[in-house]
Amino acid sequence: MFQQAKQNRIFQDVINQIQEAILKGELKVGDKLPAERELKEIFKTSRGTLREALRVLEQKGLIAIKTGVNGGAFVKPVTTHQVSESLDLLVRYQRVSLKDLAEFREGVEGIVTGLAAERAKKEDIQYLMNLLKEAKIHIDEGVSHWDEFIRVDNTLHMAMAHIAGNPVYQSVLQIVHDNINRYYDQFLPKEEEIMRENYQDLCGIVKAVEDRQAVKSRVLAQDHVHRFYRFMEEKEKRQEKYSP
Amino acid sequence: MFQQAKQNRIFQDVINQIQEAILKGELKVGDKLPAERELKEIFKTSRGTLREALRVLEQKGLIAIKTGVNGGAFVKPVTTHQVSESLDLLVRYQRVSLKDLAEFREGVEGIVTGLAAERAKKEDIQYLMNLLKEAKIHIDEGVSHWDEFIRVDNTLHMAMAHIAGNPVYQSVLQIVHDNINRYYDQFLPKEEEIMRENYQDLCGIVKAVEDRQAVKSRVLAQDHVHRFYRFMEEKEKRQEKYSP
DNA sequence: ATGTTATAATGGTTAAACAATTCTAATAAA
DNA sequence: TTTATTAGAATTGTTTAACCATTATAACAT
Repeated sequence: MFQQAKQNRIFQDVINQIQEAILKGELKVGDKLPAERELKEIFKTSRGTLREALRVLEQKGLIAIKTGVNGGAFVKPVTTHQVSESLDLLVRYQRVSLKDLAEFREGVEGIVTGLAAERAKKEDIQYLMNLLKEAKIHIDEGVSHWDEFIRVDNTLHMAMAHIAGNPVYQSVLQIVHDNINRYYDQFLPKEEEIMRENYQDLCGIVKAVEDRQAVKSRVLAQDHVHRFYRFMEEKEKRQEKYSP
Repeated sequence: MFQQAKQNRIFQDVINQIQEAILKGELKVGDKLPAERELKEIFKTSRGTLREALRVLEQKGLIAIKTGVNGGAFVKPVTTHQVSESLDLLVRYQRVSLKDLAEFREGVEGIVTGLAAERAKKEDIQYLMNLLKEAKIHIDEGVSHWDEFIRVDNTLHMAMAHIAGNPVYQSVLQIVHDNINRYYDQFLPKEEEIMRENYQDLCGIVKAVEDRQAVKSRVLAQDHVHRFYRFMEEKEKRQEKYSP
């Protein structure tokens, strides 16, 4: 019920103060914090304690530290990187499975594509068309262009999130992609047939978005993601069967 | 294309070594690392540098540090907490709007409730029923039990995520709730009428889940969340109008 | 102009000590 | 005997002061 009341550790207090200053905007992206030897005076603490605080802020992705003249701690723009890293840790610690991640992606990708269908402007559709053209080129090159095809596929999905225009969806989808791509390398069989099928999926999705068919877009996007997951699941089983 | 090659910082090497030992299972949950003064000898470094490494590992959620006799650094079970914290930071840093957050919640809540409808067991339904009973009690007490009602509402939504059985959805929804509750206090008008309407929503949702109607569950849950958002939006406008 | 070097500012590391916390066991009191 | 108190030791938390490593800049040389 109650939280531990004490706040004994000095470095934690320093972390809190600097973090709040950044979140409140008192320290803006690119701003340089005072040098360690100055901060030490400001917080009335020792350099060691201060450095423990800076290490944590660096780990949180709030600051970057450079050595040398004109070096120091600089406020960083916050990105999805830290979330991805902690999610990666969860996956590697086996607290989150491929199945969980793929199911989550399926849901989010569906919503995002549905929203994109409602909100796409002419130039958005044009951009999607161009991505499809690019994908087609890679398919015609065969499996040697597998990686490029996957890259275009990802770009297209992220474009949907951008069209949907909600930064929360954009960030979350970015994080899921970053993490799930590691599985692709491991489990997704690199076959031309799969490239072609997925290209057909993408064409259908873009068509539905163009026609402003939100529900159809959502369902197609979900099926598309789900198919990727099934391929991986099958390959995983084959690998277990033949090389245990 | 290429990553920076150098690896100058000693503390980073210490972090990597300990983290790998934990992820490989060489250090198991609950295990105690050697005392700082021993680790210092093992890694042939100074205590200050070593402590910077321990601070980062603590921040990552991999270890917990206790003072006193029998204290030290203990390997922690990895939870979704770190993902939540970093995602929370991302949301706060980007100053995500209420609209974006509410829209995201609408989508996720819909999916989760749909999945719950497909997967709920008898005892899950029973638990949801009990929550509804509890909510009813608070409603009959009127707006004085507003906070308790909101708490039950949140519990019910989190229960859906639990029933859906996917830890990713659970974490994400938890974070959204934590963040959106800040807005509730500020913008949601505390009226008995709203309590009653939302109670009716919840009853409808639980009924749909009980009947295994996934699509209906999803739509009802989305509408429910959307109504909350509309209330807040209206109050926000009124506040702008009368006290600018 | 261009290349080299010295300088100084800054983070990175080390060492040794003392403070604060907390478990354990010895001791005292009931 | 049981319970309360106290002393001790192990451990993290903090401080201080010095030195090392990196790097931008300015002075200097070519």
